Amino acid sequence: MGKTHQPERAGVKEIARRANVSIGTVDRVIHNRTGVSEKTRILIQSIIKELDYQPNIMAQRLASKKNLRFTILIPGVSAETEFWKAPLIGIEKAEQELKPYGIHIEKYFFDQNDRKSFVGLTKKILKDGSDGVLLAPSFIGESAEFVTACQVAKIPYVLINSDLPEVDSLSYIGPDLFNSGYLSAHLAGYAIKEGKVLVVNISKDLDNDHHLLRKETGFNTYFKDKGISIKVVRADIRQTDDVFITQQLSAVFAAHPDIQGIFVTNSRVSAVARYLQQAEITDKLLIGFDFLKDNIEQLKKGTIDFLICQKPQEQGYKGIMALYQHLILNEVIEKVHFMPIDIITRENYAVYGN
Amino acid sequence: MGKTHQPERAGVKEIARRANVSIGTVDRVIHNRTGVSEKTRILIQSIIKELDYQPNIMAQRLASKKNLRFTILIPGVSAETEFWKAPLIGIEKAEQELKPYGIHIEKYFFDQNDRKSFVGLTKKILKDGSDGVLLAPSFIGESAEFVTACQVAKIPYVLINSDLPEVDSLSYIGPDLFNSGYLSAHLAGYAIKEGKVLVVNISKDLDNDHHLLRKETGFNTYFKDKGISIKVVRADIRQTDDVFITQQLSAVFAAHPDIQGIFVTNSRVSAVARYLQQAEITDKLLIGFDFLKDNIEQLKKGTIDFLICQKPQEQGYKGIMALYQHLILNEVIEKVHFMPIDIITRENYAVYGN
DNA sequence: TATATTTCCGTGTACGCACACGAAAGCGTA
DNA sequence: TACGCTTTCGTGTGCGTACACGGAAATATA
Repeated sequence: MGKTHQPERAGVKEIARRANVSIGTVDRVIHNRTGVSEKTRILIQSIIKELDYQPNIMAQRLASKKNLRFTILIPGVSAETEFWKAPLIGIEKAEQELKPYGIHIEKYFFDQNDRKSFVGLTKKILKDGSDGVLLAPSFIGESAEFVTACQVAKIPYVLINSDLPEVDSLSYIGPDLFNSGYLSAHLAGYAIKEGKVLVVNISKDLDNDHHLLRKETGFNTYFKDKGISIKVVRADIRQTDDVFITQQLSAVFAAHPDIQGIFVTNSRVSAVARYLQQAEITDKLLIGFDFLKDNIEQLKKGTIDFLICQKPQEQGYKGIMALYQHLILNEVIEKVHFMPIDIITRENYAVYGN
Repeated sequence: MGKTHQPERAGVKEIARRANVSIGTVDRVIHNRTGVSEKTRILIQSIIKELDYQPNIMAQRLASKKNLRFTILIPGVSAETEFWKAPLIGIEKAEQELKPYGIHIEKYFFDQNDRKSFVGLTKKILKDGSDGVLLAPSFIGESAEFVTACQVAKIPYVLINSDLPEVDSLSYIGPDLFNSGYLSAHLAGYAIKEGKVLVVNISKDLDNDHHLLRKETGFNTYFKDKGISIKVVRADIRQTDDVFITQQLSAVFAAHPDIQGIFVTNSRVSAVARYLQQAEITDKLLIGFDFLKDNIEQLKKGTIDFLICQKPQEQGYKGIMALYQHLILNEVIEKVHFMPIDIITRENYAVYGN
């Protein structure tokens, strides 16, 4: 049992035999190198096509000592940017898988509050060279410049988490922001039949955070589309510490006592949850983003009702894999890859990501 | 760029050098074959551990011509059992990936309404032999017998979609039924604040469908846990044609005009949706299971509000991969692998499975 | 015609491992 | 001592491919 013979895929040897040449010549054709007459080249190519020859990945990787260097440039992980822990884990998973294929990953982390740190690293990457880049283009202008330089240097690059308009990236892998907001509104619509809904944006650099805006637009559009009479109140909070947030929210709730639910447009939802808890406000629907430790804590307690999550780990994983598939396997990569929009509740968070 | 040398993982050669033996001897130790003195065996093993030696998968697979035959036994796909299309796709994806590693999959499909077809196929599998089995144990008794026989024949097996109590499977990969019901109740609880909720079981073989019961239990438990005063009405429908379903539901709605929402415990939710549509009943919350074509149609229309889905494709994929990891990579497989519980709505179905 | 240059192609080795084969050493027996 | 058997281990070959090297033939140059 279990000794059946493989369906005898033909290899270079067989091709060489049929073409009456040596395997060396076949090899030259396969890697379209020079040194083969046009006649034999065409002959061999036709045989390759006829036999539907596919190289043995094993032997190929074994024999070639070609190593590739991928480079990633994403925000560093801090309390402020815990989100980026997940993509990094995905990247490291891909790294593990691809290590035996001779692929190495150089990791650079920039400070999301410091454009210069970003630019400095892009310069370094261009100087050192790279075979493929994975980029989180937080700073739009600077990122555009960088990818243009990559283009010139013929380095393929993949964007994750945010897209860059009108650039020729190998692929964009990230969230569908609009729909995640739209979906949140749909969920809110089930629980809230009257009164108001509060949309909360919490960010130090609010004006540059197109993420939040897209989600908010999606959220508002739902109510517009459905002709629902719920009023949407908005609160922009430009500091991320609990004290400031508490202060701002108190004011909003004082002004709008009939708020029935809250939609936080990013992962800072746990701060809002803490406010509600401390202010002993219960029975308010609370929806926010991202599978972070604090958020899950509040989800378990029931303070947060729904977390919308877009598989941040897979963003990193798939980003690296896209480079691999393009550069090693010569596969065609889809230009835009939206991540699924996952709804996390108390009941399913434990199996999320299984 | 891109020609850096691999971090020089040590191979058999290096181990042999350090142990002052030939690679042949090292090889014997690695595959714990006979023909090595106890002394050198221990020496070599210690060096292996010290160097954290990991064989080069490429070279390993290349040099060994060992082929494996996996066998799957799952329900055939029909209009009645469209669900099983997805696991099969996952299995075929795994098959594609593993083909270059010399793994072949023999596929057997039984009729879910015919115990004999199942038993017949199990006999055939045992007669033909196999290196690993993937089983959907729809018929509990017969499946238990089969896996016992596998045990005796030392064939590892993986169960998908339903578990079998007290058997020594390599792994169970499938849904967490109870929590999917519990989650559904939670969702229903948002929209329904008074009146009744209807639980609908639709199955020809209802008494043997432990799936439905588990989900229903989860559903009921939620309301019990939360002390919610919503009353749960139950309808068991033992025929699957639309006419019969319509008839039964009409009776239920006549008896309970204050039903606010419906929970269908399996994928037949689209039939209920069609009933609601035809009876022009709107504004009833409708929750059901599975990413099937008909269900998605109704989801798009808004008749169905939520579909609970447990990545059926991945169940097949991961099942095969578990066999591979166990037999080829000698990895340890987790005994129970619950699939994530996904919530599908109009907004996110399009990106589901990305 | 002899020699240099180019074009084309075959040979050999290496990649890391599996495994068959046979050599050498140790042991006992006649 | 001679012989055979067992235990222990080294050598060699092959898996399918990549690539360096060098040889032969074709062409150009003197």
